[in-house]
Amino acid sequence: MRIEDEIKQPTFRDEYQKAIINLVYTTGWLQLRQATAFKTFGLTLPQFNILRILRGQHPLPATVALLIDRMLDKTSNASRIVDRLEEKKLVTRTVCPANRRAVDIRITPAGLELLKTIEDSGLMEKNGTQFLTPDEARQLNALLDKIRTEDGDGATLHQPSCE
Amino acid sequence: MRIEDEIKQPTFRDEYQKAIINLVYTTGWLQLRQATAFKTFGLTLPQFNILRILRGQHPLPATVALLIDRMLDKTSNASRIVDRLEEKKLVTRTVCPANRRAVDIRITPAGLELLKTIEDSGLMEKNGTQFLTPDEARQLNALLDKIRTEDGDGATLHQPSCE
DNA sequence: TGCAAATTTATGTACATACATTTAATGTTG
DNA sequence: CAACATTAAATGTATGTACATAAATTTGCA
Repeated sequence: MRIEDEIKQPTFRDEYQKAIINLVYTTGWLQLRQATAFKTFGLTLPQFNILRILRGQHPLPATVALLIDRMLDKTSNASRIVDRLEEKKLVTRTVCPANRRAVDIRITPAGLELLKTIEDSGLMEKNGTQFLTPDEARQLNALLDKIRTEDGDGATLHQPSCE
Repeated sequence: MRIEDEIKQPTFRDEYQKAIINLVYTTGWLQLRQATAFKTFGLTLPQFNILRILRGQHPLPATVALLIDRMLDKTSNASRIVDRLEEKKLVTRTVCPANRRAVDIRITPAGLELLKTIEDSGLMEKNGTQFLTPDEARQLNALLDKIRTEDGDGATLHQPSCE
């Protein structure tokens, strides 16, 4: 369904403004669907992502600093997400012996098992991108990368400078 | 910069998984930049969006139900966003005389002036899409619309059914 | 009319985000 | 070594999201 119909706004200033709205709306749509699915396993999306980072380290521990470095959203509060996972016995927290400022965080067997259950459920594949061809997925990746162009100074602009 | 480098993950299962991560990451990147800019005007993104809907209605009032209908995120809590705008004297709330269950919400002159100040600042145009050509913006819109295909039953899939 | 159902908004709770501040441990330097 | 800076994590506060529930009003129908 076209974004115009989804949000009942028949016209946009231009394709650029429409693209912004469409990005925010589509990502929200996608995350809502994923969050709903994860809820049946008692996890939120950030909790799931932290759990996967911890499995990537397993059997080595991770520190909060490492989690922040690997997280998609750097500004979120890893400490409190780990709190929730610890309450559910999916991770453990122990003071790092080598540096008592740091905390070693490890995924538990229960955590590993939960990840496997979720991944075996096929939940992760139902995310909307299955409606794209492989070439379209590549195009989408290229366009998104281009949006995040850093504009230190005058990178090639395609919008008229007057508005 | 490629998403692989942004999040320091050299490989993905496939272009589909990469596209999902890229969507979430790029939208977060975009919203963080926009939110930071709006903060200099004392507004959050949801507050700004509500304010624009109210201007669209002006001088007629809107109800909370209308705001929810027009909002990008239907499940967020319009009541409390209006609370914040009311505290800042950017909107008014009065019980609707015709239906005392409903509440008439109106943008104030200060609210209209703030919107104009923000829009005149050119803040809204610096959102990343200026690095796309008009044709690329159109492509992006088409791809995003395709992701939100409703799969009542077997819409055309492009991923192998086995995994 | 009278009472149940529906509607409209507000409130409560759990979690997350964004950012400032605090606490504790470690490094550094005079 | 003592004073100060730096680092790592936790905590505090304001806001927003997601969802359940409450409160007030209106509607509809027996």
